[in-house]
Amino acid sequence: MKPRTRRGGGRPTIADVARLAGVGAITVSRALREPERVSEALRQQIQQAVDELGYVPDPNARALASARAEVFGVLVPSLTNNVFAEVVRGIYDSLSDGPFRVQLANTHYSGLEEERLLQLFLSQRPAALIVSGIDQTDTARRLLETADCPVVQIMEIGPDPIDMMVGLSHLEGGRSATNHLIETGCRRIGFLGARMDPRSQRRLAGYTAAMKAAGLYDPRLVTTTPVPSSVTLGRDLFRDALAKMPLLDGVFCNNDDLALGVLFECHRAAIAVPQTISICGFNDLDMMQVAYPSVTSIRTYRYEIGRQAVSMAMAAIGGSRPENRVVDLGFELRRRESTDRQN
Amino acid sequence: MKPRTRRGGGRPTIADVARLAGVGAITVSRALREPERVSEALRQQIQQAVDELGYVPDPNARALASARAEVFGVLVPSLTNNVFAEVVRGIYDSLSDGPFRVQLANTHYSGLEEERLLQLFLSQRPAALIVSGIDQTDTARRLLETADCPVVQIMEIGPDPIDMMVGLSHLEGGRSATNHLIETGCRRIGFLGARMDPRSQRRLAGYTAAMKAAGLYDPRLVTTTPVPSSVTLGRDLFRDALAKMPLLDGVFCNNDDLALGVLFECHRAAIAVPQTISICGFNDLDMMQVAYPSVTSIRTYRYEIGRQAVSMAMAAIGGSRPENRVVDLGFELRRRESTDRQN
DNA sequence: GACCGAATTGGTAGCGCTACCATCAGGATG
DNA sequence: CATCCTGATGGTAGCGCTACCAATTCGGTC
Repeated sequence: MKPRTRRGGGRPTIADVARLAGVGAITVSRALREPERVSEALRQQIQQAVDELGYVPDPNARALASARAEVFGVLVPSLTNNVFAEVVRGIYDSLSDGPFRVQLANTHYSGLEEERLLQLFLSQRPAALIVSGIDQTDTARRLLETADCPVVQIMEIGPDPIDMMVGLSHLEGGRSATNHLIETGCRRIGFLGARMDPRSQRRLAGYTAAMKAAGLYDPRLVTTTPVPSSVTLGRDLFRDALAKMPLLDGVFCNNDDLALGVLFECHRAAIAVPQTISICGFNDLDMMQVAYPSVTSIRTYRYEIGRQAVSMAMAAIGGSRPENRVVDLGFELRRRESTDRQN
Repeated sequence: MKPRTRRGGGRPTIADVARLAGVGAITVSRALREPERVSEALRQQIQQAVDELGYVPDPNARALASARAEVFGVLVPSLTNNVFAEVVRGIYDSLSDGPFRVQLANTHYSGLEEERLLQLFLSQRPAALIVSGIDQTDTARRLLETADCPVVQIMEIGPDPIDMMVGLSHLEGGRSATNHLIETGCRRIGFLGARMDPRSQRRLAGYTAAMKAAGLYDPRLVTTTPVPSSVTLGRDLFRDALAKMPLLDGVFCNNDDLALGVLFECHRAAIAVPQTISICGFNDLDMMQVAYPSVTSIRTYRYEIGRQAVSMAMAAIGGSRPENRVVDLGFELRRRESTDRQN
């Protein structure tokens, strides 16, 4: 049995290229990875051989030999949540030119799942890790701290980065939204929250802080559920909230899906927006500006978070960790018709 | 310099486990991959050693040695499109228990990009490939035909599968939606289409067929753009369509984002829905049933497509290719208020 | 003109794992 | 009791690539 056909599909290897180009295998390897260290003449010769054979390097062999895979491990809690979808898109777009692949996994908002996946990722010796949030379990944190690759925590910022961070303060976002509602004259402002993951919790904390500061806080104004967010759920939570507090004059929603559900329910129940009830969302999805009435929301920069995370990780891989290990991309209140009451 | 610390982070290897358990390395390998081929006693002994050392197999070494990576390659044209996000979620959910990883990439609706990514994926010798649509370029098709792994084309079904297929007929979906509008009394039914990828094209073809069959077809009723879909774009396309054909009495939208944009614009312009204009979308996102008025749409089974694709690929990996290589998951017209006119 | 450093190229020895074959016991078969 | 199987275990030789260390060349230096 010929050794060459023993395994594999007979795809060309680096040795085939080397033979055809009349050079050593290691020179081919260098020509592909560090072209500047190979003379112009050989480089062309090798490139020609590569093209002729249709050679594509085997990433597995490469990873094994170099003890380092050209992979970015990315952990997000949800794949369908629009917010994370955009972050992920930012990451993919930033990485698609270079040699790096993306290894994406879904933690389903579970710390244990995150630990398991981290273990799995680490076994690949990734070039960098991007994880969501700042509330890793102790075990996960230890794994990340001892991982010998850059780590970027995304979505949120906080005081104690494992390595690097990029995101925004959800507490301040929640506070801003609530203050805006207060300033436009709302007094009985409900909070609607779904899923109640750590970021939702902090938005709620921002709401609570603002309400207390204004002397308007009442726990009965808060309606939350661990159920995943959806437009349907927004409607249902709003109905619950109204049942508890019929005199609500404003609603701050955890996210835009809920806000949209509230808006539709207001239409259905003939509740005037913003005159009777003002609505403020969070994230500022595209649809909010088109909605009727258009919906005030807190703009967040999801796509940019993805890009920034990659760019920071790349810098660290290149040996120059950015001096600012924590990047606050901020947010912006977008005022629209749903809170435009002339009080 | 000790050979052991020369590279790698000193993570335990299969040899370490073998030594601790007092067995051969190959037996450890077998105990992990085919437990039934190892005696009960050794299996426990090995498991104990694995736990004690915290051993995690190196997938790269595994892939190199076995000429087969435990990876599903998945190609989708968009990561933010809700529809693909759900398919991807279905795929991840189906695969998260087993040993397989997912390698996801974004073709950005480009055939060339798809070819490039396919080449990249193939270099990893994946266990299976899942690709979107049935309109691969000739080169891509050849690559897939000669790939020695199962291939599943998803989203659409057609006459000539590369290997396996799971999806629905977008032409029939478009026809159904249009016929429904006709049956409820609409005569001047506009078609609004964004992106106009192959699936959108076929929905348009279904629309065209239905309109012609009813003697209602007029090319001026069709408004399309290559621009990616969004709610905002739905509003804009609708305005264009109305400018061309002020007497429109129904709209079939390429997808639900557009339909939502139309709905909002109708509110803003005080156009009665469904009395003056009926609206039908495509995909039946959650929000359609909550919208006011609720919006008729063609329900598609995205999550199920993802699950089914994995299940078919798994069967093929296991050696038993399903007898039905093409699975039609169909669609369902969900009638709602936006087309509920008593004509 | 011997010597030195930088630039370029190549050989060797693995990376951690598994395919392939060999080995060995223990039972069934004649 | 020799033979043949069957099932469990191990040894050897790579998988395709790169880290590490030569080896070689070539100009420049003293």
